[in-house]
Formats: sequence, C-alpha cells, structure tokens
Amino acid sequence: MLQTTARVLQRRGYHGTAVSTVLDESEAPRGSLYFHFPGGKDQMVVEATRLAVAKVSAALRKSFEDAVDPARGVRDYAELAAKLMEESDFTFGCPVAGLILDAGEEVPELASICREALDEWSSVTVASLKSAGMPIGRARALALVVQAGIEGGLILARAHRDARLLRTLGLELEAIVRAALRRAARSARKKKSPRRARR
Amino acid sequence: MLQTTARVLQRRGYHGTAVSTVLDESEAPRGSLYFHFPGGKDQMVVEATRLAVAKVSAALRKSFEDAVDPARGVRDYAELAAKLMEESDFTFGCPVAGLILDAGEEVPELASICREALDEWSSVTVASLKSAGMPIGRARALALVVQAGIEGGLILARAHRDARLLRTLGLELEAIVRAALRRAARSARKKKSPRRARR
Amino acid sequence: MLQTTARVLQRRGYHGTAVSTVLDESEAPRGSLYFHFPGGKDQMVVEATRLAVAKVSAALRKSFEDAVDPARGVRDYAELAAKLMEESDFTFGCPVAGLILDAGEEVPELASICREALDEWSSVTVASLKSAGMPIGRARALALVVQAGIEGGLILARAHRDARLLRTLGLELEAIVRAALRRAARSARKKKSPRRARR
Amino acid sequence: MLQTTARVLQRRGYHGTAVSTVLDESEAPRGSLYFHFPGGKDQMVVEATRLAVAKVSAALRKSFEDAVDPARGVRDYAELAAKLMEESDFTFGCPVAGLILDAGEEVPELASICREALDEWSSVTVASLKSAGMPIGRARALALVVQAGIEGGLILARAHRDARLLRTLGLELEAIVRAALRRAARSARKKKSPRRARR
DNA sequence: ACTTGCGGGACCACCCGTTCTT
DNA sequence: AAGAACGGGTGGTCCCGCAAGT
Repeated sequence: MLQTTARVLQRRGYHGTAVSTVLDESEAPRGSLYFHFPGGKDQMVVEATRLAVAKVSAALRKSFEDAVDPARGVRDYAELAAKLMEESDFTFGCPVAGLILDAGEEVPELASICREALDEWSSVTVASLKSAGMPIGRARALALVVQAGIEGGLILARAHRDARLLRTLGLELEAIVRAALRRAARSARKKKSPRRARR
Repeated sequence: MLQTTARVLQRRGYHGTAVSTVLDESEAPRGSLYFHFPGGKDQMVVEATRLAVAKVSAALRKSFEDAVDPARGVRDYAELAAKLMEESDFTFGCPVAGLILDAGEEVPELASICREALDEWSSVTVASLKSAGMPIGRARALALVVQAGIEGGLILARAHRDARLLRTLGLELEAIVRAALRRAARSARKKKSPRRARR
Repeated sequence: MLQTTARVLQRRGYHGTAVSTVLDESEAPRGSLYFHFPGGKDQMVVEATRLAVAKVSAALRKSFEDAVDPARGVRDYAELAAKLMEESDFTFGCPVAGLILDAGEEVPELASICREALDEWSSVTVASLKSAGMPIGRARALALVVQAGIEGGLILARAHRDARLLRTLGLELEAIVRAALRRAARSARKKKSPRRARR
Repeated sequence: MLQTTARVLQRRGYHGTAVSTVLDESEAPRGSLYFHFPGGKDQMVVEATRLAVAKVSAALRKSFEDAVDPARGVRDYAELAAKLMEESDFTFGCPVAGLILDAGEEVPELASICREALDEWSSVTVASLKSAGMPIGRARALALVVQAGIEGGLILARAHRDARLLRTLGLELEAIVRAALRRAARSARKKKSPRRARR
C-alpha cells in the first residue's frame, strides 16, 4: 500500500493524491487504512515518502560505491534515473521534489522529511568527493551543483518525456566533477610543495 | 487575479489550488470568474502560467543582456532568483516545475505550455552562449546543466528556506560556464592555427 | 426568442431550461433579455407558453372546423400531432403538460396559464360535440376522454419515439367519439318519439 | 431515501430535483449518498424510478385481478389513482411521465426505464383484455386508449387539483372497454356459428 | 431605445478525508 | 478489519443586476 501511495504521489503530488485512489489501486479495504495509519492521509504519505527516500539513498550510495570515482558515480546515478524513468513511463522522479513544491507549508513533518532526505543525499555525495581528496568546502559546493542538477534534470526529463536529457546531463556532470577533482588534486600537491606551484 | 492564481499555484501546486482560494485572495466574486475564463479553473491556470512564464523569460533575457558574459548572466539570474525567494518568503519558484510534477498528465495543454516554457528558457541560454563563441553542441549541453541546476536549485532553496544555496549555486555555475567558454575559445584558436595549439 | 424558449421548454421542462441556453440558441444578446422581459426567466417562460398555447388552440379549432364531424376532427388532430412529432424528431408535445408536471407549484401564474389552456382546449372539443347534437353532460365526459387520451398519447409517442401510436390512438378515439355520437342521436330520437325507442 | 427521491421527482421533475433537497427531506447525511449510489444523482433517480414503477405495476395488476372484468379493473385503477392524488395533495402521478418530458434525451438509461415501464403496464392491460376474450389486435389498440387516457387523466387531474376528473374518466373508460368486450364477444360467436351472425 | 461587458452570489452535483459501528 | 456513515469543501452553473456604451 505504501508503494502504491508513493507511486500516486509521484504522479499527482500531495494534493492530487486521494486516499480513495490509493485504496482502489492497492485494492485495500477502505476502513482498514485508519487501522494501519491512525494519522490518516498525512501519516500514510509520510511513511510512503520515508520508504521511497530510503530506496533512493540506497541507490545513490551504491552508485558511488560501485564507481571508480565520484565523477563516474554521478554519471551512473543519472543513468540509473534515466532507465527508471523510461521503465515507469516517465512517472519516476525525485520522491520529495513534488512534495516540497505542493505541500511544503501545510504538512510540516513532511517538509522536514524532505529536507532531511535532501541533506542525506547531499552528504553521501560530499563524503564521496571528500574521500576522493576534495576539500570539504569545494565538495559541498560541488555536491550542491550535482544535486540541483539531478533534481532539475528529473523535472526536465519528465516534462519532455525524454530520458536522454538525463544521460547528457550525467555526462556533463561527470566532466564537471572530474575537472574539479583534478583541480583539487593539483591544489593539494601545490600546498605540499609550494615551490612547484603553477607548473 | 491571474497574479493571485500564479502565486497560489506556486505555493500549492495545481491540485492544491482551489479556485475559491484564488477568488478570496483576489477579492473577486465567484460568478465573474466564469465570465473571464469560460474554461474554468484550467483556463485560469493556463493563462496565469503563461503570464508567469513570460515574466521569467523577460527576466532571464535581461540577465543575459545586462551581463558582460553568459557566465555572469547565469550568476546574476541566480542572484535575482535568490532575492525574489527571500522577498516572497520562499514562495517564489519556477512557475512550471510544480505543474510538471502534479498536473502533467491531466491537463495536456498545461503540460505543453510547461514544455514550451522550458524550451524557450533553454534557447535563451543557448543563444547567449553561442554569441559568446561556443559551438552549438557544447552550448546545448551546457545550457542543460545550467537550466537543470537552476530548477533544482530553486527546489533546494525552497526546501531549506535558504537563499544562500542559490547564490552558491550561481557562483559555481558561473565558474563552470566560464571554464567552458575559455575551453571553447581555446578550441577555436586551435582550429584556426593548429600549430600553436595547446601552448 | 419566444419560440426558442418554447422549444427548449418542450425538451427540458421548466427547471431544465436555462436562460443562457435560450439566449445561445436564439443568438440573442444576454443583456437584452431583461430589457424585453423585466420579469426575467419566469416572464419569458410565461409568454412563450402563452404563444405556444395559442398555436395549439388554433390548430385544434381548425381540425374541428375542417372535419365533417367531431369524430373525424379528433382523428385529424391526432394525425397532425403525429406529423409534428415526426418532423420535430419527437420533441413536439403538449406545451403545458411538462410545465404542469415540473413547475406546478413554484410558478403560480404559469400553473394557471396551463389550467386555462386545458380548459380552453376542452371547451373547443365540447363545443364541437355539442354542435353535433350531443348533450352537454355527455360532451363534457367525452371531451375529457379525448383530451386525456391525446395528452397521454403525446407522452407515449414521445417515450417510444413512435408516431404510429398517435395515429392508432386517433383512429380509436374517432371510433369512440363516433359511437357516442350515434348513441346520442338515437337518444335524441327516442326522446322525441318515445314509442319507437329501443327498437 | 429512494421514496423521498421518487416523491420529489413527482413534484419537480428531473431537473428540478436537487440531490440536496432529497437529502434534506430524507434527513440523510450528505456524503453517504455517494457510497450507496456511486453513480450519483442519475443512479439515485434511476433506482427510485424503478421502485416507483414496480409499485405501480403491482397496483395495476391487483386492480385487474380483483375486478370482475377488465372494464371494471380499469375503473378501479382510476379510482385508486384518484384516491392517491387526493391523499398526496395532488402530488401523486405517473412516475415516468415527468421524466419522459424533461429528461428524455439526457439520461438514456432513465429513458429506457420509462419505456419499459410503459410497455409493462400496457402488457398487463392487454393480457387482461385477452383473457376476457378480446383478440390481440383489438386488445392492443384498446390498451393504448386506456393507458393514454390514464396518463393524460393524471396530468389533467394534477393541473386542476381535482380528482373527480380521474373518476369520471374511469367511468368513461370502463364503459368504452365494456362496449369493446361485448363487441368482441359478439364477433367471436359470429365466427363460430356464422349463420346466426348479426341476429 | 437597446445592447454590451462585467459583476454578484446562491446553489448544484460531486468528492474529500475521516470516523462510527459491527 | 471493514462496510457504512458523515459533513464540509470542490469546481462549476445558475439567474440576475448594473454600469457604460451605441
């Protein structure tokens, strides 16, 4: 049922998601909802979002772990997202972006879940960049570019129903990250042996 | 009234926007709505979105025109967005992102307006990059990064209620664009006098 | 415009007739309605009904006048109604029956117009029967049968979208009326020379 | 609730019947309607009509069964209708006549229910006449007269708020039917012993 | 004199998330 | 656990004024 909720949330946003729709699609009886989720729709949405967020976190972590470097990890994650979009007929997307935009102010708990999710995903990227030798400040800024790029890319791909956008974006972000990693490596060398700076 | 509609759409998305809310906030009587918008809510939303899109287009164009180069134009636009977010108590955002996410499939005309808006904004950026000497292919890819970055940045900033995110992102994107412009300039020189390439 | 009103009234009844529909179908400007009919919808309906009633009265009178006897007049009228039904795609009908059934209690003036119309039509039939030699009492009773039969026949024909019903009914009513006329004539003779009565 | 619906339908027709009126009069809660009638107003109207039709069918059958002959059955039914009209303050009437006149084209299922109801009632009369010895053709034509007469009589009685109309009509129809039955009996004898025909 | 453009608000059918009762 | 009940809210239409135009 939570998965059905998550799916409908993706497609229609918070306000567009009627509990009856979820009930129908998950073929669950009407009354039992308030047994499992005494908090009603909001609780159901919150838990469904938590679950969806955890999936994304896992996928993101795996992308970085399996990749030879963070740059490739970013690209692999974009590729994964592109594949999922195609498979879901462009219904897939960031599980929190829509909620941020249409339920931000009315369901505070949901908003904070979204924030935490974004923070966690950002931390994963930052950690990967740091472990590749990038100083924390640069890593944070770059992770912001990556995260914003991916979030925006998901929206653009959905709008155009075209997953290629995400793939191109993945390649571009990979290049950007790789260039930043090279620059960071150079800076690091420069610091250790300042005489050889600039050359 | 259209502006009120646009404002409410920003905050609550398509499904969360009740015509009665718009009516109340704009202090307009219920019956006169369907004189001006015989198509009802959908027509009202469509026209409000068109208006908001036009505003964004104008602002984007102005940012590029007033800036010394496209890189600075991107940063200036991010800065403008950051300012608007603060002024609107983090209610400002992309006028089509939310609609894409929660009304994509049910109001086809709205979806196509969103697509066209994104295309137009993208074209503006591409044109600016091209006129700065970047080849069309690179310009397109870079514009995608910029557009996705801005879109994503608006969401992140809204989620965290923190406009600094947008400013940092603006600086990063500026650097990315500037680097790309430099590279493009170098490539151009190389082509003209290949012997002096790379040094 | 009144004719359009009458037509729509036939099809949808009083409550189903929206002034805007009438306005659209008669291509009349919206505001001019309340210039010509300061009383609004009700006045328009009342006048349209009056007009339609007058038409029916004229047709009914003509049927009786042109016919060799009242019996044939009844049948001719039924035949006329059948033809009109076919021509109007089974939209034609008694202009007051529908109003009686769905606006009887809320628009008193309309109700009284309907009553008067029925009375007038009945009088026409009674007069015709009387002038054919039938005593007033019998004429009244028979006119009731005829009127009820026609009214009911119009409804049945509309329901089945089949004008043959009205034609058969016309033939039957003709026979009934003719038999009654014969009986009346016999009674009259009997009264004048009572010895030859009954044989 | 269905009975309330039927009652309001009688008084105001299809378009004049607001669900809220029905809800108020039956003191039912607003929302539970769409649980019992997911099809909304139309389904409610359809079911209410079906129920009312069934009642009429039963009453009609009983009238014929309890009567010594079909002629008396017709009169008894008219008498019953007259009594019901008086008791209901002239609100009672044919449950389908009004619907035929004001919802014929917009709710197809309702229209077909009305047709079927008329057919059934007609069959009952035809069957009764046949079982009294009348040939099928004559029975059909006569049943048409009876049915149209009753339908029309109900409208006239409602318009004049006078049940005596129905009673007189009942007597007249009884006489008509009895005369027809006698004629049918004579024809039948004639056929069996043609020599004694006509005398 | 007659039309137009626009307001104005009551109301309608329908759907919502929720809570009883069993 | 689950069908039934609940009432407030949804988008939309209704009939009707009222100013300014022609």
